[in-house]
Amino acid sequence: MFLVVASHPNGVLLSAVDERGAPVGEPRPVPLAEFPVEVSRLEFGSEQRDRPRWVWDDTTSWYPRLLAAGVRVERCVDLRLSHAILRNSELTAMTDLARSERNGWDEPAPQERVGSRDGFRSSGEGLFDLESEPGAVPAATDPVAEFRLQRGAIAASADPGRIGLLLAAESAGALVAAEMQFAGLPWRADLHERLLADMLGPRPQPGERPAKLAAVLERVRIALDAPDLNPDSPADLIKSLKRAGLMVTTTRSWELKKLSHPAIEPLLEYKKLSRLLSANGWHWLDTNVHGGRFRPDYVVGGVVTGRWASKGGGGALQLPKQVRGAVVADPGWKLVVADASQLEPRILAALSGDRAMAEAGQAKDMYAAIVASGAVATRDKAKVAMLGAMYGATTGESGRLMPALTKAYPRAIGLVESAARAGERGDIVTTRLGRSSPRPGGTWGDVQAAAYGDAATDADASRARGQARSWGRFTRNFVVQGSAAEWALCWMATLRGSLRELGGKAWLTDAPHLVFFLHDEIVVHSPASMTDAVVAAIESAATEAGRLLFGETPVEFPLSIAVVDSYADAK
DNA sequence: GACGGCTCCAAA
DNA sequence: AACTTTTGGAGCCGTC
Repeated sequence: MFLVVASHPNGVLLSAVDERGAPVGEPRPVPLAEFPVEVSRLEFGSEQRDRPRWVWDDTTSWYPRLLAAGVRVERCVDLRLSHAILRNSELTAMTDLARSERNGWDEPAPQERVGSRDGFRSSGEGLFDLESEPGAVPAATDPVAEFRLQRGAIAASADPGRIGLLLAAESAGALVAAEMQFAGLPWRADLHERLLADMLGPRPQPGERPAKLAAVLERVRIALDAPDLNPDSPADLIKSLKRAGLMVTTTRSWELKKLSHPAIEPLLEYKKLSRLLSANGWHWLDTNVHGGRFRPDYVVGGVVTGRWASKGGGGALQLPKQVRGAVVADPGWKLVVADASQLEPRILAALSGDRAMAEAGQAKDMYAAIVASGAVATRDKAKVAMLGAMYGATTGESGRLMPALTKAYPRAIGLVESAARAGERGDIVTTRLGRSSPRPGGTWGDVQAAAYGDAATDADASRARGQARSWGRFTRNFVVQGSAAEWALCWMATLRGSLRELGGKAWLTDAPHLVFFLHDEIVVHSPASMTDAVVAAIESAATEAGRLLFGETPVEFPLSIAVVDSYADAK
């Protein structure tokens, strides 16, 4: 049974529908204040198979409030995320949904307001009133009608099983994202402060440089004889370096490292400290860590490939190793940190069905197995060659290794090569479960057409070629990165279910729960007494993810798992 | 003063 | 040793 949730003048309208979206009985209004209680009643009063699947426009609009009221749901359908996939997927290209005019469902989700960082809506009575701001959001479209359209598209698709799994995983991901934001990543502000003090000196007055940063800058200025140097201005820095006899055209750290001059060592130190200050300094700490928790805004499906993005919160995409020491489990709790080893090459092996590569993909260390098979000479070469295959490198060592890799793994390399060719033609490519790449936009077609026109110059042709190859590198990577993102979603969605069972009747944050996710890595915050069970759940979820995506495949998806107090101690 | 482009660095 | 993918964010700097 599906229960469609919609805003209603007097609260919420609940419409029961069947798996095709056909109404079952009359829609039922529920006063806003009673909505969480009603959800709770239906979730907990039912056997698992009778629990409703909640259908709503955006998980971000409904679920944080439910969590704040102490209510979790087991399953949902996020209509907007699903719509985006169905709109673009090659598997549903011929359906009514994909052929319909663009509408409100193609618009981005309404922005969260003040306070979203804490998983709460800003105002008390305006709980679900996002659409009430005139002009802020396109006219609300009937979620029941949209659900019916989506179910029709799935049923009519070339592979309902794959696309259905993808939509289920995407929606489960939306629940996980809301729950992780609600729970937050344990963050010890005191340890973070200590780390900053050690590296930068005491917290400075606003507008002042921290003492250690100022000191190291002074050494740079003396070494370059440039008392007024602004080290944050690349132009100014290059000018001063040139005056000191260093012929540089860029101020990138790895370029500067090659130089030998008394100014270089303090300059690199300045860059490192300056980065720490601006990215994860006191200001970041003050704005992003509250009550011992860091709560990034995860944006499910925020990346074209299906990876998650993050917004505000300083960006969760990079928690530099430097500050991970501040991520510490609560007393009596542990962090269980797990990451999928060499995920993308394994995905490629399973995706392509290349027997030789799949055999290498059975090993704990896939790169070592590639060496053992005789394809390349060293582990470093194996790694660089695989990365080159997935990213489309043409030059350097990586480019030189491609022929050997192609010889050893013709089907696997054939898969990424054909994805690249598709992109160069302007065609779309599709992941394992059915997420398709966008078509090249903007002036792409014009530039390509210009190269074939009568008036085409060499410059036109070379510009078109470069642009086509660039898009080909994107589509090449899309199939692997996107399929890996699907594996990770299935892994996490499965794990979420196992952790719910482990927790029994305990509330989300009183039992093992997910607190962080980044592409191929997860962190679970768990009572110390339960970590063995958590580790087992994480491992079996990884096996299940492989099975869901690929069925029977020889490829293994091994994890490296650490049970630690501090994130800094993982790997 | 706002805004966009650019450079640099961080993550996978 | 460099070099290819997807991102977010800070700061600088020129333009409007």
